[in-house]
Amino acid sequence: MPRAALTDLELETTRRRLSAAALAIYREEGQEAVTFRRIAEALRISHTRAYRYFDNKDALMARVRVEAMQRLSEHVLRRSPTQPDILKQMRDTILAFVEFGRAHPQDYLLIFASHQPAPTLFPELLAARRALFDHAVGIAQRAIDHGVIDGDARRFAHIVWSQVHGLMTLHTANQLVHGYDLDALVPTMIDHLLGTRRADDAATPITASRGARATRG
Amino acid sequence: MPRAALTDLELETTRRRLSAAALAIYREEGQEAVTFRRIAEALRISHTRAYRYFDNKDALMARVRVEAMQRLSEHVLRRSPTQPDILKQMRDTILAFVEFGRAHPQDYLLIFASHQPAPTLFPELLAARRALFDHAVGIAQRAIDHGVIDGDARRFAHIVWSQVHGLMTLHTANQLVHGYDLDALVPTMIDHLLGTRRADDAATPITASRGARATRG
DNA sequence: ATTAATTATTTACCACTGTTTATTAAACAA
DNA sequence: TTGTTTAATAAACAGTGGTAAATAATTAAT
Repeated sequence: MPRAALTDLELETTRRRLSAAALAIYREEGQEAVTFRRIAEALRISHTRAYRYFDNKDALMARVRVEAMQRLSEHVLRRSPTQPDILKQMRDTILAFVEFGRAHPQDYLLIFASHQPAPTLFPELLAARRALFDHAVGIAQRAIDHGVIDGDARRFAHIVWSQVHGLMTLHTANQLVHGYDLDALVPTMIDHLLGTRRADDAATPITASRGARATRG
Repeated sequence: MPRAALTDLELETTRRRLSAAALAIYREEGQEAVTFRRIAEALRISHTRAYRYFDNKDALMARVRVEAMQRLSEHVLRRSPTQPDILKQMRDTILAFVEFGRAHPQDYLLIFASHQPAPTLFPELLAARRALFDHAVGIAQRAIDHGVIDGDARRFAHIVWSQVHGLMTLHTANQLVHGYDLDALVPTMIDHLLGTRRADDAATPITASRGARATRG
């Protein structure tokens, strides 16, 4: 008798189409241009239809954000494979993160923009974040085991993460306005984080690590 | 013949009243609650009157942001006076910045939120930023002169700035969700930035500075 | 095929926003 | 008072997120 309700697959398919349209508009015209009416126009549907698939606009944008975070996580994990040279893997990981932010600044902002709700509210978002962060912690632990760095892996990952994120946040928001830009700072930052030095940085050295070699215990 | 036009002082006075009301609402109820009608209600004026004093809402919020940035700058400068112990001054400076963000997270977000326009568009904002940043560069230069750190002062200031800002951004946006919070990370961060070690951190050492002592030239 | 039930979708609204235009009020000089 | 100029307000517009009523579509039993 009754009309068949939407299957989970149908729900998911339409949600994906909605989020994809929202992402496209967001990338091209920014946050304010993303409206239900604009999305509906692109998909040739009525704007109220979206409410059958998302509780509200925030829920839709949360989905777009989750998908962006998943892309970031996959991108970094793919580009930082385990290898004999642990220092190189650390560098690769940081560079992969930086490259994502450079290539997709809008996506980066969407993921981390401060006006977004806390990630703890979205299990999927948290999962994607945790996958990436745990990967970083694993690398740090290996580096510790190899004696490349000292300290607590999780704590070290936090420091690296906040440092890199700080730089990318400033870059994507066009806030690096005091003489150095992303390209000028990334190598310096990596060297400072990992305690390495490169020959071509000698002109403007930047290590504040004076006798910082930790003596454990 | 004509009615007297508003003097610069009158313009400025009303602008200040408008921005103060906007700030109060923003602090108490967040970004979305700040509307011209809400502000007008608080000041018992018509909401269109604001357009006599600001081009549009963005201009008003830009003003609120500038004033917040000025408070941040003044706060840090006041709390990091020059003193014999250059390392202590560096630490005081970082701690002052952190304290501002901790005490006024909304103000911090308003200043640095990524969806805000680039600071280069607002001379007053840029000036307040530059005052703070130049202060940091000056401290770094003194530290270099004293042999406490090596490298280029401006570059070093950028590294410290992005590291501290990264941590504060994560904190204010409730994104520190992987096991450590602000209190747990600030001392570690400072030690890592300045290349110092404190006894009570020995339990979880965190220096990745392996032979990082720079040999200049 | 028809019908009745049930769901999906759309249409018509609502309150609210930033902003513009028309109107009114206020201040001053002749 | 009158005329002129400006400040301030009121009215209105397009557009927003969101809701409720109305319509269309789909199914199973008759």
